[in-house]
Amino acid sequence: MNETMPDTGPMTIDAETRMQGGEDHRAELRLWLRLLTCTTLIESEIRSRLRARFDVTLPRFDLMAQLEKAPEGMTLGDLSRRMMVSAGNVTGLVERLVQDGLVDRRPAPGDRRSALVNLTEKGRTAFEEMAHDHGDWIGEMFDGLDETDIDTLMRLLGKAKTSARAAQARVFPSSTDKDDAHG
Amino acid sequence: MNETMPDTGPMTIDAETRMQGGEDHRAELRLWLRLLTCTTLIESEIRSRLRARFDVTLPRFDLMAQLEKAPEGMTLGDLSRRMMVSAGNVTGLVERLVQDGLVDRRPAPGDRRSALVNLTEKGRTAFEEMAHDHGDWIGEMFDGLDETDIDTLMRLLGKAKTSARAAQARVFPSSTDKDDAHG
DNA sequence: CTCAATTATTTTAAGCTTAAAATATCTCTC
DNA sequence: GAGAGATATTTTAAGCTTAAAATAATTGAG
Repeated sequence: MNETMPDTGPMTIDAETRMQGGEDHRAELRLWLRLLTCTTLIESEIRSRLRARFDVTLPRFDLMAQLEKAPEGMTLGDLSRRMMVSAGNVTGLVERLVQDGLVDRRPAPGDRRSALVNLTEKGRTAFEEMAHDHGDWIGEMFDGLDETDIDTLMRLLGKAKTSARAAQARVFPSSTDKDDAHG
Repeated sequence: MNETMPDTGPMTIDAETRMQGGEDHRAELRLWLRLLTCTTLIESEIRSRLRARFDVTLPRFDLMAQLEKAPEGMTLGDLSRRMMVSAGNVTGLVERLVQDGLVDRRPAPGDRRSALVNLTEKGRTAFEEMAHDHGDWIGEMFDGLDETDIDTLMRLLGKAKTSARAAQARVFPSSTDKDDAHG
């Protein structure tokens, strides 16, 4: 055997992974489309039911869901990060929810740039009612999966999440350690 | 002691884990949130890269991707069903793509209500370049998954899709989506 | 302390998205 | 071959969403 050039199988990966000339990602693309289909399907159905039954939009429901888990309230920045939407988006959503009386906004103690957002009593009551049905609906959507399916999906989607975050971090290296902006 | 009810694990009776009247869909809710996180994460990253490298929006890319698979062209209705977005949405997207010269619109032969949309030569060339990078990016996002992971995810997401469609069909009759097995 | 950089939020402009109503055409039945 | 209902698309109004620029307050280095 010639050992000067050991075949290592799939080419060794270095930090700056470069996509090979002929690599095809057919399987990954199909997976991505299916993931998207599943999400869109469920999201549309939930959106439509929330509107029909409670006359509320999905983004407003999502925002209230975040607040319900934070009895101390959340800043707009917290909401933006948690919901994975832009800060400007949150500004508008909170504005409209304040109008509806479902949420309130008050200055954050100790930081005059910041505001704390909370569910009002009306908001909490409304949310609890919606959340109950919402939970049932999600249960219904996944009715065809058994416990093992769910566990497996949780595990593999966790893996996918980690993988996607790594890809994201590769393009946005957590700077702050470089003086690329030459002052 | 009592062997009529085998212990299946942590079945402690705190007020929250008791199922009285209503079922508990905590596992399904967690799965839904994780599915949503995965999708949002990847979608945001793809959206951002498409904008940065090609100055194109994700919905426009998606529409062009549908057209590329249909050399005979597609009607607006076809596009709406395949992309799982409203008809009015497609009207606007096509309008803007026509403006950009990436797509053309012509009357459908034999049905004066309908229009056929096609990629222009410019559109096809532009799309092929974008699709190449897009494929690499998706490959990168799922880099942490091996072949088995992908197969398993495909299978279980297929099951989830079927389940969600069943739930949807209980209220609405519908069909069509974008990850159906096809050519 | 002082000023530059950072952080929190808002504003702006453009585009996306939906639901519902409106328009136009087609198809089918009698 | 009329008219009823279905289908394809557009329009409208409202709201969602983002990126980028602007505003305001905080932090930290010197």
